[in-house]
Parts: sequence; structure tokens; C-alpha cells
Amino acid sequence: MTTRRATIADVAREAGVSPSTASVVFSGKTPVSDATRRRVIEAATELGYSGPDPRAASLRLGRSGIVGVVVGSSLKDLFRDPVQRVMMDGLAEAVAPFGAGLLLLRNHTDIENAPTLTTAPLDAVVLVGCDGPLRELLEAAHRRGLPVVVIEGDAGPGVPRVLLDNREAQRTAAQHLADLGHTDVAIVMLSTGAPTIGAEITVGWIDPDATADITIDVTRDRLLGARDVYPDAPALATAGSSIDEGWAAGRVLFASDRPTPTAVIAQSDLLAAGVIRAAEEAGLRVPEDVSVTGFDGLPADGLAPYELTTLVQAAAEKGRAAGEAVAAMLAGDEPASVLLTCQFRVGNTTGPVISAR
Amino acid sequence: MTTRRATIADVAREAGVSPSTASVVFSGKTPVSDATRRRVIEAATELGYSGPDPRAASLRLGRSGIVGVVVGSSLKDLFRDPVQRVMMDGLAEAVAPFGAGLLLLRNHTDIENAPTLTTAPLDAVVLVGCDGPLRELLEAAHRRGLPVVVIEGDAGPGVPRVLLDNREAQRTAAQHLADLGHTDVAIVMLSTGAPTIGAEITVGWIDPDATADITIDVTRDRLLGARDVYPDAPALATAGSSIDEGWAAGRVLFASDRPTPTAVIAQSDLLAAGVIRAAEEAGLRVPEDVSVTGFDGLPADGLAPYELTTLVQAAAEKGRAAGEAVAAMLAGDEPASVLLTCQFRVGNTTGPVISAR
DNA sequence: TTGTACGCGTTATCAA
DNA sequence: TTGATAACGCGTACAA
Repeated sequence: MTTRRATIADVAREAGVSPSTASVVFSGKTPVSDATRRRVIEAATELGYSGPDPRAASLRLGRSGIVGVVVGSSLKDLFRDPVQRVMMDGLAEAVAPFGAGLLLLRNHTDIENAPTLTTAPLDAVVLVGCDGPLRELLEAAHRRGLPVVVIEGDAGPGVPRVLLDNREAQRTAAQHLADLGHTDVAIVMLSTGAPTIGAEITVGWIDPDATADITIDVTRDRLLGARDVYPDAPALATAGSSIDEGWAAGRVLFASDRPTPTAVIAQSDLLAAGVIRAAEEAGLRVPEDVSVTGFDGLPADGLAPYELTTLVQAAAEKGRAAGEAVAAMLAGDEPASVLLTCQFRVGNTTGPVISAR
Repeated sequence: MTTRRATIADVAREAGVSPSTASVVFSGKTPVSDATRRRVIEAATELGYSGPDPRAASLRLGRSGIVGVVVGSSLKDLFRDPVQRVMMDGLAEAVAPFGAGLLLLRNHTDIENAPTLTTAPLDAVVLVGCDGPLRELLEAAHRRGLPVVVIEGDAGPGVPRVLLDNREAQRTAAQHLADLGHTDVAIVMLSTGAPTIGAEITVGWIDPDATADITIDVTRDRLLGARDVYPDAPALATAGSSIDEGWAAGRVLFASDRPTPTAVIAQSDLLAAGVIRAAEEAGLRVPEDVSVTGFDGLPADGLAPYELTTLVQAAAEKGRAAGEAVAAMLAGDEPASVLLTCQFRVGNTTGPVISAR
């Protein structure tokens, strides 16, 4: 026999009070006499009642304490990026104070029955790293009346965004290189969003005029920033932010059959780390022979001896801003978009051009 | 004026059918005539109704489609480890088919009001990487009547676990080194769970007799496996699985003031990668001068030129097994613990001892 | 195939 | 400070 789980009504009866009084004891929203409270608590322990059923409470209250995080890629891909990790941490931290947690939802999934925006009991939605069909997601959320916040992506008017000054920041780094005298500069880019034909070919030159075709804002904006200073710099696209991708790009850049650039602008610290390794392997010293700049400014694992010249972005703040936007919307306020700015940090991976080569 | 959101009753009225019929149209649990279905769907679109409210449904059905994942550390720490990333992917994939998603919950948090096992509308709980006060968590879950699964940790009898043959696997790798003739072997360990005094001191020698004090099963079991072959091998503890920690350990191992080991058993691939980098820096070639073994067997970023000799664990399978255990418990079945086994893979980071040194 | 009636467990409101 | 009442929105026996 499966004895029915005790409800607040059972507790109230056992304690000799009304259900509403028992409820109040648990929520604390109304003063209750000590004696009553004690009786209720006692009855609860007696019956093994461990507080209001969240499901019933969420129906009654109209909020579940759950914020859906729609991730564009698989979990393992998303969290491979330190920026995303820290960002998620900030997001979790920002929604926790109002009792909310993060429910991971994937955008595309071929799994039948998988939970979605429309089937999960959500209070709000945060879109992170979603490049493709934002429209559908937004529509689904809107029909549900769910507040939506987008992190680094465009969701159209009315949807608050958390943005970074990617272009300006990247321009700063490029200018730094220009000031050091570099003229022969290459760019190593994040994913362009172009479908990868065959998983093997991950690195490829970008047509100088194809800038507008890049659908991923981050990639495009950082490219534009670099091009603001070096309009003709060749750019190499990768499959994403990783040391290995940077390494692969570096091998192309430092191949003996072409002139070696004196500086490389990498669009992430991980890419920069890979480029540096490739340089080392090619017998080039950093920064004496090649200067390298990164982007992100988080402690990157595996970069140990170097301290990157990079743009420090407030990754945790990015998540926190999104969380606060969510909180504002749930409170009925009109949330504003947030533009966060990066800080340029000079490390030991950039130096002046040494003319005698 | 905030127009009330349409409910299934509104839709039914609009369509001229009963609420139950409308409900059935959406759940599909009972055949409905095409004409009726069409009318209902039409009414729904008309009213902007986008399916049953998940909150109400979850109260009614007694299940929310949410599996709580209690993580011991912060999100960014947890997901730094590729094994955890892949494991979470497997878990998400395994619970998706029955409409469930993962809600991230932190064990310790100083944030007031943060969601917990008792306040979140969960169907089940998975504990991952929780070392400390499991008892409290288990009790909370038990009082709620929530099924619990523990991944690599001991939750006492009755709680299904997903385990790895850490000791046996590590022994295999050690034996491989022994077969190659290595006698001077050092071990680089994962975190021992000992409180780090001052965040700076991350690497330290482990008292050979202190094995039993290691509270983290993974670390202890892999150590035991290595000691099965090399009972006296010196062991260096780190703060966790990362290239940087391995690098720091490697610097200690290859310091000029002590005899250099001919082989290093690292308890993770990331640690191994760091050890290799330290070896390179010390002017040692791998595997000619030093052999290095890892553990995990996932593609590790930043290891590019090498292919580790390592133990391949089915990380995704680990998550999937946990998800299936959850599914079984929700279905009322008695789920069994699962023991997964690693597969030894020989790469190019181990070789025979070269006597002429 | 459709409709009626009821309860899932809670909490806000208001009156006492 | 406490209690009665009425939703919250839905799913499902059961009867028709």
C-alpha cells in the first residue's frame, strides 16, 4: 500500500488549525502566534510533511521559480567555452535571490518528447548562444507570455539584450598592435556560422568582402573592429573557440610557404593560446617574432607561462545582467538592454615589431 | 488592463465542446473526431492559446518533468571538466525522452532564497560531484519522496549509483608502465578533498600512509590502482583536473633538485597534458625521456600533437545510465546500480625505458 | 466519441 | 491572530 503523502490540510487537521493558518506558518507571510506555529510544526514533523508541494504552490502563485535557458548547442559544446561557464554562473547567481533556478533546454533536438519552451513550467526564458531560428523561440515565448532576455544576439525590438562592445574593444587591441608598428597582421576568427562541410575542414580563409554574410554577431563585430584598423588583414575562420582550433589556424598562418604575419589578432583567448602553441612549434618566439592578442580575459587553462594581451570582458556580469533583466520583467518593470564594455589589458604576448628579421 | 490568459476552458467554450474534449485534443490520449479536433485547434489559435499550462498540468499529473541536478561545486568549476560536460550531455539526453529537463541546483549556497531540493518542483534528483554532506540532501529528497541517483559517490544502501572501475582501470595503466620497464614512477592526483589552505598552495606530496584519508572516491580508487603496481610511488595531489594543475605538478616532478621519474601516472587527461608541457619545458621528450598516462579518454583541448595513453571512460554513458536509473525509479521499478568499465588505450605518450640516460 | 463532475494542494482575500 | 471560501488550470473516471 502506498500511503498518500501528507498535505497541508492533513497537517492543519492534525494541529487543529485551519489550512490557511498552516499555510501561513510555512510561508511566513502573516504573523502567527508562537503556540500555533509550534503546534503546526509539530504536526508536520509527525506526519513527515516537508513543506508545501512546489507544484501546487506554483499553480496557485502563478510562478514556478524556473528560468529556462535555451542553449543553441549541446551542453558540452556550450560549456567548453570559459566565457559561457562564467556567464552561466553569473546568471544562476542573479536569479537565485528570487528563488529561481536554471532549467537547461536545447533549441534543436531530435529527441521526441524533449521538454520545450511550451511544455516546461517556466517563469522566464534566457536565450544564449542561439544563432538560428530565434523567431520561433520568441514566438513560443510570447504566446506563453514569458519574459525573454537574449544574450549577445538580436531578438528584435522589445526584447532586452545583453551586449558587449565587441567592435570597439577589438579595435582597441588592433590599434595597440598598430601603435607597436605592426602592419602585417592576421585575424583568427570564431565560428562564422557557415555550415561546416565535413567536420574535418574547420579552418578557412574568409573572403574579404564576405563580412556581411557572417551571421554570428560576436564574430562579425570583432572582425569589423579589427578591420577598422587593418582593413585588408586576412582573416581565418575556425569552428569555434578552442585551443585546438587556434592551433590549427596557427599552423596555416605560420606555414613556411607564405609570409609570416608579425601579429595575430585572435578573437578569443583559447584561439590565442592555440596560435601561440603553433608559433612555438614553428620556431617563432612570442612576442619577439609574433605578437598575439586574445579576447575574453578569463583565466584560460593551459596557457600557463604566458599572460595574454587581451580584452577582459565581464563574463559573470553578463549573466548577472541577464538575470536582473529577468527579475525586472517578472516584477513588471520595463527592462532595458545592457551594453557591457571590455577592458583592454596588456600582457606579455605583444611587443614592438623587430625590424631585423 | 491585463487580459487574462486564455485557458483550456475558454478554448472549449469557443469551440463549442466540453473542456475534457479540448483537453484530449491536446494530450491525444483519446481518439477525437477530426472535425472536433479542427474546431478546437482553430479556437485555440483564435484565442492565442498555446497548449495546457505546464504548472496546472504538473499538479494534476503529479509530475513536473524536471530532474534536479545537484552539483557540488559552482557551475563553472563543474563544467570545466570535460568528463562532467559529456556526462551532463548524456544525462540530458537520457531524461529528454520522457519529457524531462535538468534543473541546476547548487548544494551549498549562501544566497538567501536560492532554490533547493525542497522548494523546486522536481520529479527526481541526481547528485553529481557532491562530496560532503550527502546525508542532508538524501534526507530532504527522501522526505519529499523523490527518487535519487548518485554518480560516483556513496549514498548508502538503497540509492542506486553509477560507478566506474577506477581502481582496476588505473591498475591496467600502471601495469602497462611496468611492462615497459618503468620502476621510477610518480603519480599526479586529482583533488584529495583536503581543505586547501590558502588558494595558492595547490600541489603537494601525499603521505604514503594517508591513502585512507582521501575522501573523494575517484581520487582514492585511482591512487589505489596505481599503488597496486607501484606500492611506493610518490604521489602529488593537485587542486583538481586542469592543465595548469598538471603543469604545476610537473614542475615539481621535473625540478632539477630531485631524480626525475621515468613515468608519470596522471589521474586525468588534463593533468597529463599539463605534465607533458612541464616535461617539454624541462627539456624532456615524451615518451623518450618520460612516459605519461592520463585518464578519461575524451578529446582534450590543447593536447593537439600528442595522443595520450589513457583510460577511456564512457562519460556520456555515465550520464545516460543515471538518466535511465531515474526513468526506472519514476516508473516504479527498482533500479540497479551500474558499474561502467574503462578501456585502456595506448597512445604515443608512453614508451619503454631507455636505459642510457 | 463527447460531456459531467470532481479533485490535484496550495494560497490570497476577506471577514471575524 | 485565525478561519472560511474561492480560485489557480487542468486531466480523467464515469456516465451518456
